[in-house]
Order: sequence, then structure tokens, then C-alpha cells
Amino acid sequence: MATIQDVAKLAGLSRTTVSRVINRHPYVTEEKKKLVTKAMQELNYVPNSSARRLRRQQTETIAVYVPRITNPFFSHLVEVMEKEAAKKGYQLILCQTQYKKEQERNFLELLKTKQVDGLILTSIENDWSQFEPYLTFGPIVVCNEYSDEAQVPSVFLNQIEGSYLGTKHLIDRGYTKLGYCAGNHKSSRISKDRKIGFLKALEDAGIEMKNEWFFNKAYSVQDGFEVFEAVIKMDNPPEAIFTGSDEVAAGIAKAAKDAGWKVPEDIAIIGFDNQPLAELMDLTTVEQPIERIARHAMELMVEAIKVKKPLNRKEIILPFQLIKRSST
Amino acid sequence: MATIQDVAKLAGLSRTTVSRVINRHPYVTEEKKKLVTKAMQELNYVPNSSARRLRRQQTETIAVYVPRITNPFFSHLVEVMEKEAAKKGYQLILCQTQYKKEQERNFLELLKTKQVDGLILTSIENDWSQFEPYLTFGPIVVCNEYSDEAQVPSVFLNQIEGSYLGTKHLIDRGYTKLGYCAGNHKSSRISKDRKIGFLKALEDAGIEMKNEWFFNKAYSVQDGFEVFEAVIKMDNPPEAIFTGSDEVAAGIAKAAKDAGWKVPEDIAIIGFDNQPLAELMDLTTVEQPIERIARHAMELMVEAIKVKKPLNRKEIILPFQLIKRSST
DNA sequence: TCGATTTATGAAAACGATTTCATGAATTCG
DNA sequence: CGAATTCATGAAATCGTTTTCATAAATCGA
Repeated sequence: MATIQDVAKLAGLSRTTVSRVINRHPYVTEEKKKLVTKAMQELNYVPNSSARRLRRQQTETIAVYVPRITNPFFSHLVEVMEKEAAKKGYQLILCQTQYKKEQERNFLELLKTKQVDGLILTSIENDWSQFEPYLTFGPIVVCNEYSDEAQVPSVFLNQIEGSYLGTKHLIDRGYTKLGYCAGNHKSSRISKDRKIGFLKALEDAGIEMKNEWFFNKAYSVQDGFEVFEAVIKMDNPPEAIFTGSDEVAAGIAKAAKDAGWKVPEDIAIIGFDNQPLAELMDLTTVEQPIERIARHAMELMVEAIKVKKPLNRKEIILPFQLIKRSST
Repeated sequence: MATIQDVAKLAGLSRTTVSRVINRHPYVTEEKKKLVTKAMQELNYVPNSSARRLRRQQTETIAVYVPRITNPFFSHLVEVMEKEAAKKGYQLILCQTQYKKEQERNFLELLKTKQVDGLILTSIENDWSQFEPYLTFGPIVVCNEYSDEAQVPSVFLNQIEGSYLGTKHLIDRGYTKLGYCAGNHKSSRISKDRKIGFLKALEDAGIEMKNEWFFNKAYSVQDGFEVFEAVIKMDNPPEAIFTGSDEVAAGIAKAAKDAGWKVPEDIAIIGFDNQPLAELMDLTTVEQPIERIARHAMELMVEAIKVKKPLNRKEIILPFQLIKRSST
């Protein structure tokens, strides 16, 4: 491999001048610039990025945390982020936390060991106090998920509004017996807020909720099947179900249809996210503006890297949109 | 940030010894080892990875090329690869080629500039001759896609067999008027082979194919809708359709059902991949063993990096499996 | 017991760039 | 026209490790 030294020698100039040409610094005559360019081509030279990283103390790389990339919500988010990053000259390192605290903490070393310039979190497993100390090593931007303590920019949606919007829609359609599938695990703020919004919509309409209409830990299509299994056994089943994800909604819808139930006549279902699968299954759903979230988050990150210090807390709240289809 | 020098000073030892402790070299007394460990903790020291990369001439990072991460086939592949890579101490850089030759070529610089130790290609846009010269910079492993010229290890499936398997199944079910949706774009070997397998199955059964039953450029659910639009207008429509992806199959199935057709009575459909959506839509499909592909490819890559020279051409061919559901 | 290994440590070179500093030539300005 | 800028270039320091080489002490073997 040719080094900058080789180029300098061939061009009959110093490393400094070659470096100047590479980095488009001023104060290099056209003549020498040509000499350098020619030498670079001749030697098939490319700057070694490890050396450059070391000297510059930056990596042009950003780590993106997702629980699992196969979740279409997150893969869409990552798709857009990678595109934006590439445009701005950054690369993405993919970190799958697998919904595990320890995994998430392990990846934090990337920032500490200067392998990346910053971290974008799309989900949060640990308490914010775990992240806090790492802010001295580089910027962190949160998106989708949010945390009250996090002193960093966050791009997210008001999930209370989102679930309120969806629930209100069910109520407006005349349903009064409403089931609820809680999506997220444990203590996620998202799932808490969604529940708040759901209950608020009920309260505003003066509707009561039965405990047995409440389902926990429903993420997947499979979980949707199981929810329906439970529903079908009830003496007094809900007329409509609010779900935290299109997968669950799709699972319920499919199981219902397989059992000979009609959607929405026998049971109405509303999803969340507006994934491709929602269109396929004709699901009414609450859409999250994934592209905007991803773009905003990436812009904030690149800005933070440029100014070379962590950005302050800042909330960017984007709106939901209700997509009406035939499942409600 | 503390450096190795600081640790050395605090421990009253040389950088060398500290480095030895970090890298678990032999010939360090327990006593000094403790001193070093203590100093490292006290200073909250972590080795700077840029420096280490420069000196070691390796990055512990692998680039994975996919067309788009939102394609469930590829996101599944990447999910498994990331997990395997993390286990072995490697990180993944995600490269989305967007099905574009130029994008793909751009990412090649990662290898040349020593930003990654190797490349795993899951799809190939350019001719192999474009990749060939980069082999001097590091190993390349191909999976899913394949190329006859590529002098590198490849993990793939015999797509001729795959489509033969699916088509044969349709024939065995008694269908004789078979439509075909070509998935991949342009000159992909995969799509060529799939077609060969399809035609071979017809030939072996002595069945004729009509030109109008042949559909090009069908990748998405939307494309599936359009295929059905065309089918419904035909005087002599096919009885069954072979598709190159579950998305297309799902699109056709949905459009057919929406139009009041029965699946499989009015039209049978077979998908490809066995994505979650195939189960949801009850699609018979040809399953590709994604996890095995991903794991094999990653193992080959890590091995190639370890031995520090490109591996020879080598074909690892994995088997398909037919998943029977109610769409055929 | 004496030479040959093995063990333990540190000084300095190397990895390949960028950046600071110094210096001289060319240009501008009052 | 002389002083102050601006332009153009290179030598050397620097980024933070790992690795080579040298050296000395401890252990081994016959």
C-alpha cells in the first residue's frame, strides 16, 4: 500500500503539501496540485483512514442502536438514517441490543473507545444514568424513545396523543367495549404513555374498561394469534381492540378471520405504525412519521459532531396520522 | 481522556508493560499486572481504538452490503450476521446499495481505505471485474447472490432447484396453466436461474408456457397488485402463479381476494422466502435458510480475516424447503 | 558450576496521517 | 520604498497504540 510519504517522494514534494491537496487546503499552487494528483493516481493512493482517525480524533462513524433490525419499524428507521448519513459522509454501525440491558451497555464502549463519533438511540433499555457518563465521550441523540432525565436532543412523538387518536377513532365508530394490547415490555415510557392516552380517551367518552380486556406483552403476529385465542373464549369479548403494533393487529385479524369472524363487524382492530403489512391486511392504523424522525435525528447528530460538544436537551415532537382502512 | 502513557506513569511502569497487560501477553508478573489494572480503573482508561487500528492494521469491522435494509429478507440476514459478528468481537457497517451500481462501487472505498477488514456481499450490482481489484485490500465473501467469475467463497442456494421445487409443487397440485413473476432486476444470476428452474419443471412435465403469463420486474406488494390487474383482464388467465418473493405473492393474493376471487380455487399462488408475511397470508412458499446462510458467510469472513489472506473460491450450497400452506 | 534458556521489563521505532511552527517569496499598502 | 500582509512550502511534532530489540535477572540442564 502506498502511503502519503510515497506520494510526496514521487511528486518531489513534502508530506505536508500532499496532505494539503488531499484536504483541499488553500495555499497550494495549481502546478504542485497537479503533480500531487498525478502521483496519487499513479500509485493508486488512498489515505489510510485509521491514521486519519487517530490524528483527527474523529471517525466519521455513527452507532445506531435498535432492538432488532428485523422489526420493520426499526429497519425503516435505519434505512433512512443510513441514507442520510451516507449523504453527509458518515457510516453507520449497527448495534442490536436484542432488548437486553447488558447488550446495550456493551455497545456503549464504542463511544468510549472512540470507534464512533456519536450514538443514536432508537430504543432505551437501561436507565438514563447508565448513559449519562458517556456523554463526555461524544454526543448522544435519542429518537422514538424518550426519557425525562436525558439531557440530550430527542426526536419523538407524543404517544399519549397517538393512542388517544386511535382510541378516539374506535369510539367515534361506535365501539364501547374496547380491548387493549400493551406492546412494549417493562418500563418503557412509550408503552406507559400509550396506555395513558388510551385510558384518557375512554374517560373523556365516559367509557369503562374491563380488566380482562387488557393484554400484556403483545409484540408479534404470534402474540396476536394468542390474544384472539383468549378473546374467543370470553363470555363478554371486546368489540374492538387497540394494539401497539401492526404485527399484533395483523395476528388478531388473521386469527379472527380463520375462526370465521368478520372484521370489523365481529371485532374491530386498529394497528400502530402503518407498516406495509397494515396495508396488506387492510388495517386501520396510527402512522408514525418514520422518515421524519430518522432525518431529524441524523441531522441533530451531525450537528452535534460538528460543534464538537454535546447538544442541550431539546424536544422535537412530530405528529401522528390516522390511516383509515377497513378493519374499523 | 487518559492514555496508555498516563496509566504507565501512575503504575510506575512502561507503556510496554501496560500494553502487555491489556493484550494478555505472557511474561508479566501478577504483581505488576495488578498495579496496571488498578491504574487503569483509577483513570477510567480504555485503549483508543483508532490508535490500535493504525498500529495493528486491522479494524475489527466488517461491511455488509445489502440493497435495502427494509427488505425483510436482507434485514433477517443482517440480523443474524450482526449477532454472529458481535459474538466474535466484530462490528458491522451497514451499506445500502439501493440497487445502484454506483452506490455499490462507492462503498468499496471502505476496504481500500482500511475502514473495514472485509466485505460481505448479499447482492451484486456490478460485474465481478469491479470487485476483483479490491481483493488485494481484504477478503470478500459473497452470499445469497453468486457469480461464476468470483474467486471468493460463496454461500448460496441452487436457485434452479428452488424454483423447480416450487413449480413442481404447483404441477403436482394439478395446475397446468402457470404464470411466472420474475423478481430480480436486470442480469442477476438468481433471477436467471429461477427462470431456468421454472421452465425445466414445465418441460419435465410436458407443459407449455404462454408469453402473456410472464411478468417482469415484480418485487413489491404493489407490483403484486398490478400483476393481478393484468391477470383479471386476460381471456385465458393462468391458474397458478409462481413468484420470486412473498411480497409479490401477497400482493396478488390480496388483490385477488379483494376482487372476489378465491385462493387457491380461482388462482393459486406460491411465494418465495417464507417471510413472516407468508404465514400471515397463508402462502405456500419456498423457504430459504437465511440463518444458515448468514452464519456460514460470517464464519468464512472471520476465518479469512484471521488467516490474513483472501480465501479461495469455494461454494457452499444450502438446501431449500417447501412450506405448504393454503394458497396452493 | 557455567553456559543456555526462559522470564520480565523498558526504550525506542513504527503505524500513516494532520497540524503547528518556521521561513522565505510575493504582494499590498500608506 | 520599506513595513506589513498574504501566499507557498517543508521540517518536525503529534495522535495513542503495538511491536521490535536490547538487557538483565532467574531458572534450567548436564
